Amino acid sequence: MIDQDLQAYAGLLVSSIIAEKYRFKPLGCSVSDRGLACDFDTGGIYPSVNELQNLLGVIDGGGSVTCEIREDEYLQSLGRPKVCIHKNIEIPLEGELNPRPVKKIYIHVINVSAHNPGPNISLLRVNMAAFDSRERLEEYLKWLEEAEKRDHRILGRKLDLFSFHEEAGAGLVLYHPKGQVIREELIKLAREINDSLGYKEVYTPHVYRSLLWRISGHLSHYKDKMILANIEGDEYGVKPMNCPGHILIYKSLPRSYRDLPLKLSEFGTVYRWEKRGELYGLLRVRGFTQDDGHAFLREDQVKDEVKAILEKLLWMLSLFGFKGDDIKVSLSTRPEEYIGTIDAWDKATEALKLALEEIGLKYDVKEGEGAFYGPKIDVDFRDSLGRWWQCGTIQVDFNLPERFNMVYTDEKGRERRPVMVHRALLGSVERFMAIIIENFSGRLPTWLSPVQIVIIPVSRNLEDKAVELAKMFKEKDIRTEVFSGSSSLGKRVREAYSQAIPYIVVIGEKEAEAGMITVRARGNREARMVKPEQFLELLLEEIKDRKLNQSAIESLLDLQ
RNA sequence: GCCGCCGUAGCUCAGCCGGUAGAGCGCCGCCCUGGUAAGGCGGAGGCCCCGGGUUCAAACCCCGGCGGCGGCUCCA
Repeated sequence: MIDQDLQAYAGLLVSSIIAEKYRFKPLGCSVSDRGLACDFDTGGIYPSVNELQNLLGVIDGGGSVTCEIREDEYLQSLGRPKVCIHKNIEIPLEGELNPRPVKKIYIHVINVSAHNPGPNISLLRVNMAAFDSRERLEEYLKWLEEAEKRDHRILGRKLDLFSFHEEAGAGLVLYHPKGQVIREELIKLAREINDSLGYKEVYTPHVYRSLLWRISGHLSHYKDKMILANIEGDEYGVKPMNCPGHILIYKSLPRSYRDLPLKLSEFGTVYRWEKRGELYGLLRVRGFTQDDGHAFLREDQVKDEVKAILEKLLWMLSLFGFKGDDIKVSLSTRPEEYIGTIDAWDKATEALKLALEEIGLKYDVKEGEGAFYGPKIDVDFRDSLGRWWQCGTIQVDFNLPERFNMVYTDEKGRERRPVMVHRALLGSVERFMAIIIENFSGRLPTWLSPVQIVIIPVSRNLEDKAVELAKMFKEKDIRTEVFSGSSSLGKRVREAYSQAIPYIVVIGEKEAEAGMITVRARGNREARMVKPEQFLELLLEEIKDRKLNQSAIESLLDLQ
């Protein structure tokens, strides 16, 4: 959708115009799949989006911030420029260009922001997207609109899932009953996987003495993100991570090589004091729940553990439709600053590589991008709007076993240090939830839907019948609601659709007489005169298998 | 944290140059007793984010907070 060369041309034009008008020094432009960003050294002056729109062209009648820039002669003679000199202003340009004639460029100014890479440098960044036709521009504006409709913050309110409150504090989520259903379903899934991998679930405190955080190193490396309190002369800190707690459990008993691997998991809610401007809906909060787990292993056990986790992680993502080209796996290796021995790093990295290769996964190696305490594997996936996300992670850790002086006794009675693997499948339940809400536009698969079916009696005297039907579904743990009341049938159907309910069961005189129901699903699909028991059975199967599609309605339609 | 923008009914928003507030949807009630994506009529609902200042008078102007949005940096 975003044309790289075109963006680069637009960068030249915009840079020259802004530089000339404000006497800003252009610092270069960069082009990404999200559009174009041009930086300027401004000396502390910041024009508004409005000012720039006015400067760059005519504002569209429809309220969109678009403008047209006409081709300039100097552009034609550029060749493959790295730097453009226009009216004595030097404009460096990143990336390669394939020049070609451009008649008009349509630019959408997204935003103007400041960027402070250092204490004495303040630069202005103008974010834009450029198009070669009005149609493309309008397409893009529509995509923006579509993305906004899927915004989990908006859907979260509309579907009554969660809320934030000024008096509660920024970045702190309150889950409503329906949001909690989704949360619980995600946790249930992760719990099943953890069980199958041999993880034993634990529960640990939310607050520890700072002594613990000193041992773990958080107090020196992570202090500015921690919530600390002095109570009766002793300092306590709210946990930003679950690992120290799990390590204490490991250390509560002497461990032998026979005890390993020891695997502990926890749905632990952690708190990290993120900076104000970093908060963003459920995607970036100050309190969140991790589907955390730690495996304490002998060195020779790392590969098999990582392999098992990876396989389950990929399976889990496929449940949501993330698979194939929409998955990207990467291995991050030893950075310049690291702890532990090179030998240990090499062994661990080799184990991760082998795990990846034995599964037959393609992966990128990110040289030097590992954490200081160990190498890691990240699994990224792409959602239905084409955005990449990283949730699942598997990290080897040499640091904490050392800091906590963790040991086990090997077969010869010697003390050995275990290797620790941190892993999460969903990552943060909150973030994962936000991603799938946007991915599915709120229309979650049936197993995840807070309300799975709504029963609508056509007339009031069928309300008892509807309640009776609801009872049958509820007894099988189908999340069911009855939409009765004085509003019209059409309105209640509409309401059910706008609440993203997967199945609408309609019961009228005709159905009641025959002991049948009408089943309506997403995409305006409807099966009339269906036996309730038959639908129930198909629905149970759809939910049990965590199907991505609405297999129940599809089977019913196939049968008709 | 930094830069810009914003905060009016449950939600989305209007309210001009200062004269103490409006719409649509939703909610509640009544009517309609219904056949598939908004049936009709009526009603209630507002510390105009908070605190201070200017003014005869502030939703509107100024200052400070809090919260939200778009970016930057960082991250699950």
